This record gives sequence, C-alpha cells and structure tokens, in this order.
Amino acid sequence: MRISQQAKEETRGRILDKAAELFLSQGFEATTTRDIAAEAGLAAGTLFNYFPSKETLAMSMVGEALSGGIDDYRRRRSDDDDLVEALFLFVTSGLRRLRPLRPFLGPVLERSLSPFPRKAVCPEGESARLDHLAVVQEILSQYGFNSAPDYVAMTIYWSLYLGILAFWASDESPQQEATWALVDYSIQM
Amino acid sequence: MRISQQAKEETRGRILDKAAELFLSQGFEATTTRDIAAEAGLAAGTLFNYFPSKETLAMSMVGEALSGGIDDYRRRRSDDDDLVEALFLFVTSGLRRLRPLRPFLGPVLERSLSPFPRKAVCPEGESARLDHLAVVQEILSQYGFNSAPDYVAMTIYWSLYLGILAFWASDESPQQEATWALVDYSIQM
DNA sequence: TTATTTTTATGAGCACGCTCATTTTTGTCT
DNA sequence: AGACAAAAATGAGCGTGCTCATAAAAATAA
Repeated sequence: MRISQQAKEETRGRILDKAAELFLSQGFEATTTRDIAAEAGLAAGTLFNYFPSKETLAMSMVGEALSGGIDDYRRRRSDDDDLVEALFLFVTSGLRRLRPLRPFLGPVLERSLSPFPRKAVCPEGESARLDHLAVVQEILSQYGFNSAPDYVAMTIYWSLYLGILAFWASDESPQQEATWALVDYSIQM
Repeated sequence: MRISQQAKEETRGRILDKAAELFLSQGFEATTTRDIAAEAGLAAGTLFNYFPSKETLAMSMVGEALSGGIDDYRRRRSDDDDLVEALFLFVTSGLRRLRPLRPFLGPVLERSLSPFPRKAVCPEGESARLDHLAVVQEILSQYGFNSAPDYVAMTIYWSLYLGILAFWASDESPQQEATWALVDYSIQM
C-alpha cells in the first residue's frame, strides 16, 4: 500500500516532467497525449488514470507554480510595504515561478483561467484562481479594505490579472512597470 | 457567375442560421460540424469550403454582431456625450447586438478573443479586436487623448473588455453599472 | 503457498474537427 | 446541341483527446 502510493507519485511526476519537456520542445498543441505517455513509458490510456485530461495535466504544472508563488510571497513580504508594493510582490512571485513554463503558457491559461463561464471546468484552474483571489483579498484587508468580497470587483481584477499574464507571456520588455501601476490602482476601486 | 455567387451567399447564410440554431439549442461544443452540415443540407466536408474551421464559423456571427454594434454606435452617438458616456454607448451597442448569441458566447470568445498569443489565429477574431480597438482610439482622440496607440494600454483595455463580456455572458443583473464606471475610469490612464 | 479481492495498466475503439482525391455540377465556348 | 474547363460538393479517411471492457499485477486472506 505504501510502496504503491509512492510508485504512483513517481509515475505522476514522470508524466509531468516528460510533458513539460515535450511542451517546451514542440509546443502544447503539437504534443499529443500519446507522445507523453510513450515518453513516460506508459500505454496511451494509462495517462488518463493520472490526469483526467490534457488540460488538467498542464494546469497541474501551472497550479504548482502559482502555489509556489504564493509561498514565496508569504516568505518575502515585509510589513512596511504599502499596498501597491505588496500586490506587486505577490504578482511577480507568481510570474517568477511560471517563468520556466512561459513558452507554452498561452494555450493553457487561455483555456483554463478564462473568466468566461464554462460547462466543464478544469478544477486545477478553478482552485488556482480561487487561491489567488483569496490572497488578494487577504492583502486588501491588511491594508484596510475590509469590504466583503465583491464579485464584480473580483471579476475585473481577474481580467486584469489575465491581461498581465498574457502580456507577460508574449513580451518581456521593461514596459511592464506601467502595467502594474494600472492594476494596483484599479484594484483599490 | 452572378447566379453562382448569389447561391454561395445563400448557402453561407443557411449554414450560419442553422449553426446558430444548433449552438443555441445544444451548446457550442455539443454541436458537431457534421450536425451543422446535415442541417444545412450539405455533406460534412462541404461546410469547410465556406468556413475554414468551426471557430471561424462561430466568430463570423460574433464579428457581424460587433460590426453591427459599431454601426449602431456611430448612428446613435451624440456630440454632447462625455467620454464616459461615449464609451458606455459604444460597449452597450456591441452587447445589444451580441445579445441573441449570448448563451454560447463563452467558449467562442474565450478561444478567439483571448489576449494570449496564439499560433493559429482566427482572422475573424483578430479583425473584430482590431476594429473595436480602432473605435476606442477614435473615441479617445475625440476627447483630447491624442497619444499614439499604446500597446500596453490597449492590452489592458482589451482585458477589461473581455472581463465585461465574460461577466455579461454569465450574469445579467443590474450590477453591471458598477462595472462600466471602473472600465471607463481605467481607460483614461 | 494458494485463493480471492482490489488496484493498475492496456490498447482497441469512439467521436470529434478537419483534409483531400475524386466526382458532380455549373458556366463557357464553338 | 456537344465538348471542354472551372468551380463546388462529396465522403472516406486521418490524427486528435479520451473511454472502457479486459488483462495483468499487487495486496490481502486462508
């Protein structure tokens, strides 16, 4: 039982590793689930015992990265940051962790984090979004914005955040500073 | 030659009509291109002589709606609107035209208007975005913001606009007023 | 060990969007 | 009219992501 669980973890990790390799070398769409399975030494169908869909598989990487970003933020934040600095640190912490995945983030995030309502939601994406928004709410309340979570405001914030991700995924120029200011301003409602 | 072109237009229209019907009654994803072709009295492959992809087919409807929205805006705008009112009118004009498509807008817009960089862009979505942004630029310049088109600002605006579309596609409560104010404010940078 | 149950792996097969060689239709000449 | 060319329609077939009955393997019981 113990050995088995450990072995499963190992296989899961191998799938994620090989998938990341392939996504990086040939892109997300061009990589087939059969490719990934073969590379991980599994039959085609076995992969779906570990991840219910290709999208979930990819979002698992993203989710781990973003969750690592949250940890980094908590570790690095300081009490004499102001609101803008805190949000800036939070967002950049996430981006730093996403960095290695950047080349194939586009199609993945587009599908999984989109603000549009979906029939079959990818749970990894959903929880990544909720975790992110919870931290934002936490930051806001630390700086005196104690209002109850506002659905509209959160939707707007999330759209801006996606815009940042999109911008960042396609371009790495220093311009991004301008973006932050806007975001931080808007979030104060 | 003339007759043939007319017949082609007719078929194209029939495809769009039947597709809209099916998308509305059973959703975008659940409707297969084979369904649409059969409903329009065509073989499966023939549909792709009219539209290169299912996505393009759907975006043609959206594109026509948004382009109609631009016309409506031009027709209804008044010179004593202020900037906020003008933008409000512009956006609502688009939404009014999109109204009949609302139930299946989610998956379509998510794929086609996303700010994320894509390998194979849907040209219908691309031009809808550019047309929209051009009008925004035009409105801005009418109100004294003569700055050259700013890529960052436009990306941010587009993200907000997508957020509005997403919010609107999933919810129809009167809250949306709050959304507009935010958008209009942000756009002034 | 052997028998039994539970878990994991397998790959044939499905439905989808889409392609393309072929056939059919349409339009243009004499 | 008939011969020819151009355009459009066709449907078999491909490569996806994913499913599911079955087989293999591992854990538990005797």
